[in-house]
Amino acid sequence: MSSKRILTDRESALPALAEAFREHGFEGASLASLSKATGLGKGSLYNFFPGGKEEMMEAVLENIDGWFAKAIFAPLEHGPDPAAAVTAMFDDVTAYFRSGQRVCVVGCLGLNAAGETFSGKVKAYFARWISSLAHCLEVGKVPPGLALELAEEAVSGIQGAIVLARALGDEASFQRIVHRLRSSLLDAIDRHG
Amino acid sequence: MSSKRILTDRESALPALAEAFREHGFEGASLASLSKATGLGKGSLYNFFPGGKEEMMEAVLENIDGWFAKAIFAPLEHGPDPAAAVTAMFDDVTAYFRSGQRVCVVGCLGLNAAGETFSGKVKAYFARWISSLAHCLEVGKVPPGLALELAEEAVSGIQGAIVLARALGDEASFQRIVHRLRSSLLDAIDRHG
DNA sequence: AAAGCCTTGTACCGATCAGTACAATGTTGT
DNA sequence: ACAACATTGTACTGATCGGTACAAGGCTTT
Repeated sequence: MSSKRILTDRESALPALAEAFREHGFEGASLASLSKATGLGKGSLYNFFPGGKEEMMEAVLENIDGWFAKAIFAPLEHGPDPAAAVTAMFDDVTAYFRSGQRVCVVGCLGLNAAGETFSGKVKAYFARWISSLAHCLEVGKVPPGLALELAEEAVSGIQGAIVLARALGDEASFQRIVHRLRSSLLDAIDRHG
Repeated sequence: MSSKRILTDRESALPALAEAFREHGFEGASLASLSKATGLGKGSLYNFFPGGKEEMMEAVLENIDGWFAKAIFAPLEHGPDPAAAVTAMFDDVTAYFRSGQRVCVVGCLGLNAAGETFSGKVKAYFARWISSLAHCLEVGKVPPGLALELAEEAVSGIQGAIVLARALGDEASFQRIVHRLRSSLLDAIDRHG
């Protein structure tokens, strides 16, 4: 049973780690703060993540990617109703980012030099998001070229909404922007479907 | 003349400081790296910026704000031709952010806890950008409510384009997104003017 | 030249950084 | 109960952090 226990405890520390990285960034999150956030001592942290901060962030990224794959990408790629999948995506994303009060760890990693180590995963995350959304739009009869552009615009728009809402401290602006993005995609599906 | 020299040297260090903060973030930029970036020793830096890193960032923010006020906000607020002002804004912004290869210092500050000290200036920067763009659209006969929404969407969209382009390492995606945003604003002016 | 101020490099401060070592304490399997 | 192993807290490392002190040098003004 021991191998299972290890995985469980390691996994259960990820949400707290993610929250700490989210709020302070990769460089800004010290081991002391990570220890306090998780409730685990330094010894425990290095027991579960021998690679240190880098391995912790790697695990957090995989965890986030897993959540998105299940909750966002899969419905977009395999859902029967494109319009419903798009609507669900925006709802889930709004809840996940708490209307922009919660920052996108992946997006932030790409912004400064400290995150260059993870550039591969950052790139893959956004590429998959865009391609699965574009695929969904294509299922909704939107022409491939336009679908890709709209998907790119939507994913980019969500990231921008997070930046703006955080800067202004205003959840309403996030919701207005996301609402417009959703309408734009649904209109395209309506128009071509 | 001495007072003029002080201002000059302090001012001339700002671009290098801005670049360092841009690349490493506020927390990630160490005094050693700031010293190397500016070519000034620690003694000189603290001579020009007695308040340390915080005062340096404050000066960088004021410098950025001054540049935007002159190059972006003023034409939007006082330019005679709204469509031309909007076009110029997107061109200048694309050049300034190097098609997303260069990060927005102000936007990044709002994202993590380290930048909370500057939240007032961050908020003011985005608020003014949105309001001056909205005013420009209103001059172009776009109804006030719609003008504000479109302005919000454009500013947010630019920030998102930076995040996405940096993450993907793809300048083309920045240009595609910004092109769409520009068309959206120009269409609105055409439609109502 | 001499006095005064500006500028700069260097040495130093305590605090904190990421990471390691390891002994003490579980916990599990037999 | 006992042995093997997983987990944890604590103490430590050298490096680097932001910031200070200050003396040496340069420039300007008289």
